[in-house]
Amino acid sequence: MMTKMIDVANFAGVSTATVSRVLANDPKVKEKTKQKVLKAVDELNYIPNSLARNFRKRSSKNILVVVPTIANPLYPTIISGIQSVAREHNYQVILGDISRNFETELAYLELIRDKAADGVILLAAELPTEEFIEAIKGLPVVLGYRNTVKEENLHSTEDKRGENKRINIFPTVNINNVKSVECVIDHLVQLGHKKIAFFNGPKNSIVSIDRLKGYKQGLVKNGCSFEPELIYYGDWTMNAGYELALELLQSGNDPTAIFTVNDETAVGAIKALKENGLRIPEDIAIVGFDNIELAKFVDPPLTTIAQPKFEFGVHAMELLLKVMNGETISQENIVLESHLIIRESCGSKIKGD
Amino acid sequence: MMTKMIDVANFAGVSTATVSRVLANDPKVKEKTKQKVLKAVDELNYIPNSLARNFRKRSSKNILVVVPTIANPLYPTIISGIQSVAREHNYQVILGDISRNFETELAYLELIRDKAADGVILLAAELPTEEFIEAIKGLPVVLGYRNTVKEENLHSTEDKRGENKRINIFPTVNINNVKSVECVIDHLVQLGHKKIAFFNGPKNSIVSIDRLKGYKQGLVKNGCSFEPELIYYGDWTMNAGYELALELLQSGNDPTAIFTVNDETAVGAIKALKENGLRIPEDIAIVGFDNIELAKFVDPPLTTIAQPKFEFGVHAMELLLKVMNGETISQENIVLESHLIIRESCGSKIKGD
DNA sequence: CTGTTAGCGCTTTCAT
DNA sequence: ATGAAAGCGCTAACAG
Repeated sequence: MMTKMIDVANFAGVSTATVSRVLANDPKVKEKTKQKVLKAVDELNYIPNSLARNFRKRSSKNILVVVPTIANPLYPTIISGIQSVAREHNYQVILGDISRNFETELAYLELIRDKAADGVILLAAELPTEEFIEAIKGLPVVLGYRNTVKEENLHSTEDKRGENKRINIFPTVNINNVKSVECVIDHLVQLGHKKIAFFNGPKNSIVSIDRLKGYKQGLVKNGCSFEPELIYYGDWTMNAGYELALELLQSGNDPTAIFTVNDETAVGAIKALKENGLRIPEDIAIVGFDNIELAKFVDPPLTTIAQPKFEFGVHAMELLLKVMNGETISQENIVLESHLIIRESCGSKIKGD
Repeated sequence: MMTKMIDVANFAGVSTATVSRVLANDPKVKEKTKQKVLKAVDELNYIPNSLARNFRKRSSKNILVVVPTIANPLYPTIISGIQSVAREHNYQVILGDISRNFETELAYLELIRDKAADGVILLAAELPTEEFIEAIKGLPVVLGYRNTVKEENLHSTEDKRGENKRINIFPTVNINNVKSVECVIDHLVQLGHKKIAFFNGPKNSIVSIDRLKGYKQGLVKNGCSFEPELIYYGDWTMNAGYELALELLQSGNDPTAIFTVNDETAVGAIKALKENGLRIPEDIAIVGFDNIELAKFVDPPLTTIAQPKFEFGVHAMELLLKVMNGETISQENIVLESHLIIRESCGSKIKGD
């Protein structure tokens, strides 16, 4: 019933080997033979069985993308970027949404071990444990948002040679979180703010750690004092932003500005602030991170850092292609540039004007 | 290097058939043999090659989910639902994001023809063409958001027997769009609104068509006049909502309320309305559809229809499982209930109070 | 209850 | 430039 390669071969009067070559675009086949085969393929409506092909070639043509949660609009855009290059190379994207249960992340690696996926892009950005590093060692993997961290942070029990070893012995793509946040602080200080709260993500996320570093450095650089009680930890959600703002309001700390680790946290915070009678930006300024589509539509429109989401995906997939191709044995680390988008959530004029 | 079944068999002193049976949990194997095999599997660190298995079983264990755009937060939630049951049955979900280019939808069906996917859930909700129907006929497919449409709408050239044929000879899952919108209109009329604009989706979307029907019926039922110039067509995005609201403002039509086809359209409209000095709900009421997470966080919090997104995915996948299992030859149509969530975007009191 | 064996449909040496 | 043929690793008759 299902026509197979041998049928095509018979119809065209050639061998299956030749049909296979034509389909693989082998330049060694004579043009005339090629036409005969193509005609037969067309005539018989032949569609190669990818199950057989994949089995033979030991490749699933699937790549796995693990995200913390697809509910964060950052990831769909990145995935689009990944898809766009994946499709060009005939890969399908399998989605691994771990709903922020990072323990389940490693379970997805099974897909590689059993050949159900040829490579993985891990976008989940928790602090890598030794177990994690051990697990991905040697696998065709690209890490997103996990940048270099010194070994001492890993609490390793054995530091054989005392050298300053770094964990990203894996290919990674990232944005310059530290610098981006410094830009935010620069901007805020320029507007007259000196007391800036930070609604961060979870403590154990590398992104949180890096953005905190940027926050600190930005403050110091601008001669502001760094006050740990101005740092709040959430979980990236609107809800967290809302709760954290409430907490801030209770605290008696009276920052004139808040920097939030992502736009969703900002949206939640804005709601709480407004509900408590604060005007934005007049009473308090706020700036987000990511520049999701919504940022433009909230009231007031959100000043934020735009990171190149689609490109992030493109780069990640291109890197993975290299890795799967064996091209990149050692690490390769891509760092993408972000930039500040100034809207209305911190006022366009110098504070106090 | 990679240990394979024969190695396990040798190690355990049995045949590959037995190993295969143990792995398939065949109850016919003696407990003792089973233990021996399991021990060998463990000892040798054996992981079955799913490529070989899939080839042999003629199944990819992939299911494809085609969405209009993953950027609409509705779909991630549905996909989560799909995943949750897919995973239980050892299926992986392949994501097909067509970025609203509905012409590309059919291209994804290739994945079934070449066995790269065992089944498809099509969530893209354009008006089905005859070509579309022809293309999916006989395939293991479940349609989401495409409900019954009479044949005359299809502009078929031949209506052999004049019978009232319906197109959903395919299994579908849907929500009751018509009734849901009627509820919205009821609510609005109860609040005193008589002139209600409708920011719809694209004309050729079934969802748009159904919601328009609900809008009309709701108006008629409540003794309001249906005015076609109060209907605006967009493309589901915040941007569309924004533009449409601007258009409405220019038009001189002065509705006291707007119903938008989805929450994102509502968010865009709210921005435009506010920018033009209108207060919501005092000057104009607005209600959305979907109840995405954001709905609660916009200012004012959005009254909207909550549809069971996760369950939608669960039902779709369960249906697909049946279809792939050959259980459902004829159609099966699941209709899920939605309900109105009252927040603040149309005021809690009777208009004029 | 277990083993033998014949493929699944394709790709890829190895010959020619 | 093409063909013959040997599998890839597993499952499923079938036989015992």
